Amino acid sequence: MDEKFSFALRKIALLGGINNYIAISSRELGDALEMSQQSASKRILELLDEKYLVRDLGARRQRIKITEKGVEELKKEYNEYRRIFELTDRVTLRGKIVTGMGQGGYYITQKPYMDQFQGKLEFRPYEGTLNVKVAKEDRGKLEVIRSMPGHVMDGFEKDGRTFGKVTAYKARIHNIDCAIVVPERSHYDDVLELVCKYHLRRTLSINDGDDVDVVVDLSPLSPEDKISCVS
Amino acid sequence: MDEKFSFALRKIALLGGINNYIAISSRELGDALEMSQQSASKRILELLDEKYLVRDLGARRQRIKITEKGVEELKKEYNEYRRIFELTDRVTLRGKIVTGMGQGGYYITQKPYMDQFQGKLEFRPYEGTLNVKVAKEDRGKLEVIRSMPGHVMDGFEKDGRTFGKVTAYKARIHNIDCAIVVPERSHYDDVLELVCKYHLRRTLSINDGDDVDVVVDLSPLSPEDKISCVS
DNA sequence: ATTACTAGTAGACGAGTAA
DNA sequence: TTTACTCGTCTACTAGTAA
Repeated sequence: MDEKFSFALRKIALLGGINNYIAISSRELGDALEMSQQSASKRILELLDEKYLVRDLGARRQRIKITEKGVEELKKEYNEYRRIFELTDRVTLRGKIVTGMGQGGYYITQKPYMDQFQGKLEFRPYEGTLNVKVAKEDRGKLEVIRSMPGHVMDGFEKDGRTFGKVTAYKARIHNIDCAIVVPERSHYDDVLELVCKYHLRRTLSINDGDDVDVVVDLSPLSPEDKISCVS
Repeated sequence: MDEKFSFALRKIALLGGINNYIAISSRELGDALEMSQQSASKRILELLDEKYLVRDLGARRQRIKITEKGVEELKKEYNEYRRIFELTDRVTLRGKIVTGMGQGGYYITQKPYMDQFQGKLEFRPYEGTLNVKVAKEDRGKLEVIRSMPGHVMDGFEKDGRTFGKVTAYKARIHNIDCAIVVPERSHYDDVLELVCKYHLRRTLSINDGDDVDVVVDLSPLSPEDKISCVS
């Protein structure tokens, strides 16, 4: 996002424009942004054009609200600051073991993905994933992880079905090397999918409801690795 | 801070320029900022001029590092995002009761302050403050609070000594109304000073080392109140 | 290679003003 | 009152190039 948009959008967010329409004249916004009424009016038009804002142009006062797209952009910036001030190159996520819907496990254990894992993560996963429901207080970290570069597994076609790109991040659970996998079109929920060389439930003797810490490695990838973010 | 500075500084921080000198050419920085080598070079000169950066201009490659002032500016922006995404109008700080150095208590219980409290917070504090050492994980919230508008008590002179402005924020401890007070030139530590109508230690039967939750009210002040931030 | 000057240009801004 | 047009100015950019 252009920095001039980010600046204006942030101020609008601080004025409460994320969840509600706020009544604000272009003069008032101009004052907040330290610019003229004319420029603030233009900025609003540009933000509307970029679909970062929606407007209800009433007779007397306009009312504006930040769109979902606008909120996403602000979150990206927020996550950059979190990377600067909160995170080192290791992030610990606390969660509980759960039984997945089977869906993700089937998806990720397709042979073409598995072959790529072997090349990029130096292990061939055991066929099956371990699902960890991330604790509420750590869910913000998930977004940060998704915005970081990871190991990208290319998508493919099989039986007429499309399997999209998947990003893997090296991790450790109870000191065992593993990886968390994030499909490109992630359903954006709070359940991690872990793959590992071993059958994790058996190896670690863990069951549904057990608390686990997953340490995700976000240190910079070697330059020859393809770099990509999920979001 | 000018938005163009904030944008560049943030990228430099993401490249690791907060704790270390990083070797980066103006071309590389230009690529990161999506601008020309010439503009990036100029931007670096401007940031140096504003004392947001320091530089070690070696023979081959320059090495730059963000100054304390630069980090402060970035933190301000980070705190804006925290206000957008984390905080509602109530912030809970967890901490432990400690015995203050007496210094703050003497300072804040001066009569001219007390008189202003009565007008602005609708209670006259008991003469003495309760000190709460904020838990490590909540210290970031302190900065956010200090950046929010509060009830400003004007400073005064007495016996040749200057007493500066003090900002008060309404709060509650164990469901009792109180306020936290922040001197203008705060020693910026992690100890809250609470004032209350009652003698809090006696009323709540609490002692040094006890854990307490302090709920700070950050909801917008009524317009007739003077508005000011500590930082 | 670098960094950073000068010069020319495009775009952002505010004043004036219409609707 | 509003919002937002046109237009002149001035800033911020890049290209070329020196050191």
